[in-house]
Amino acid sequence: MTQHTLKSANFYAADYRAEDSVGFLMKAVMLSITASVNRRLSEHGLTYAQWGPLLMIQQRRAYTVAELARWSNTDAGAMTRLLDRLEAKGLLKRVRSTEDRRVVKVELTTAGTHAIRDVPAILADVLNAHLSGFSKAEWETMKSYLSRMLANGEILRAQTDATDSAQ
Amino acid sequence: MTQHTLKSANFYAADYRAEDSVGFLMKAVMLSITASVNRRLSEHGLTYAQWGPLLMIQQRRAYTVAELARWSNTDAGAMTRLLDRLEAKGLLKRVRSTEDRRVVKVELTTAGTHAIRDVPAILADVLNAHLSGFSKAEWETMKSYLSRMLANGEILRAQTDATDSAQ
DNA sequence: TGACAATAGATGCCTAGGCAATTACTGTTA
DNA sequence: TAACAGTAATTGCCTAGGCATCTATTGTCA
Repeated sequence: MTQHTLKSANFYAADYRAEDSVGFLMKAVMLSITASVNRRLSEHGLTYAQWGPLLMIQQRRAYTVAELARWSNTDAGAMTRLLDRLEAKGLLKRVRSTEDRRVVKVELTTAGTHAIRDVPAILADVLNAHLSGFSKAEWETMKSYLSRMLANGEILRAQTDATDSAQ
Repeated sequence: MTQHTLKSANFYAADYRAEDSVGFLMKAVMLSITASVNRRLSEHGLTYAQWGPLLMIQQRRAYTVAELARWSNTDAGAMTRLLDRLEAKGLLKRVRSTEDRRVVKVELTTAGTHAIRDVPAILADVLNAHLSGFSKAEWETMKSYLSRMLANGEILRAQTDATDSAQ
């Protein structure tokens, strides 16, 4: 079998200070971004977790609970309940599919279309503000670093899965 | 009054694809890190949210609910309940301070000391794995980018606060 | 066709965070 | 010292995610 295996970096040992790590910094940056976005979305009656599904539906890029859950990196159970809340607010409605009666298609209501309208601009604003002073090259470098970390994470989890199932 | 105001970057506009943004990538990386850490911590009966407070207490760098909440970037209410769960598992105990009877001092039990023992090594492992292939210079660059984004976020929230209270 | 595996969605039980009270205590000031 | 503002911790009510389980439905294959 072909098994990608990367040699880990050696930047951290058991005596490092957690608050100096990339993980700690990254969590703080994400908290800053979500806090800023949440504050501006609350005027529109939305939360950080809710903009993704609404936007995907509006852009006609996802229709079902499973697709929305996959895009949001969460599971179907959490997505079901998130859609419950959006439906209770009258922003969307569920329609049982006729071709496959297991799947539920989700559609925006007029209120939902209205609620999502300004969201992309808000997200762009907050991201741009957090990137003040960055050159285009630095921004690209940042994204490449994050992509590499993401790929490393997938390899790590694949290895862990293999180890778990081997015993 | 002196008010830091930075010109925002111009990388994102209302028509960008969310999944190509630094925010989306960063959230995915954080999910990868927390998922890996959680998986390994679960063998020790701990969760990602719980290692921080336990470690701070063990290293004698925080003693009270307020201090632990500040370090964890959360509020005292959430921390109270998190400590409830740790206390229920027998990993720590609360002692009402005698100097100031408002404050509660938190101490590890023997079980708590044992539970936290391997955690720093696990965190270091997971971070190092996610940084496979990074040079020391790239790692330093990454941390400097994150620090700059964090500083930008603080300026942004300071500005928003000022605007909010001005109307 | 009838059994069976796979899939979509929903639900229950858990941890967890944000925000707004509320309670207990402390320090300050009239 | 009595009133008052500020602080520490807790609690209630909300959103939210992870995991296991359940139900309904579909496609497959003996």
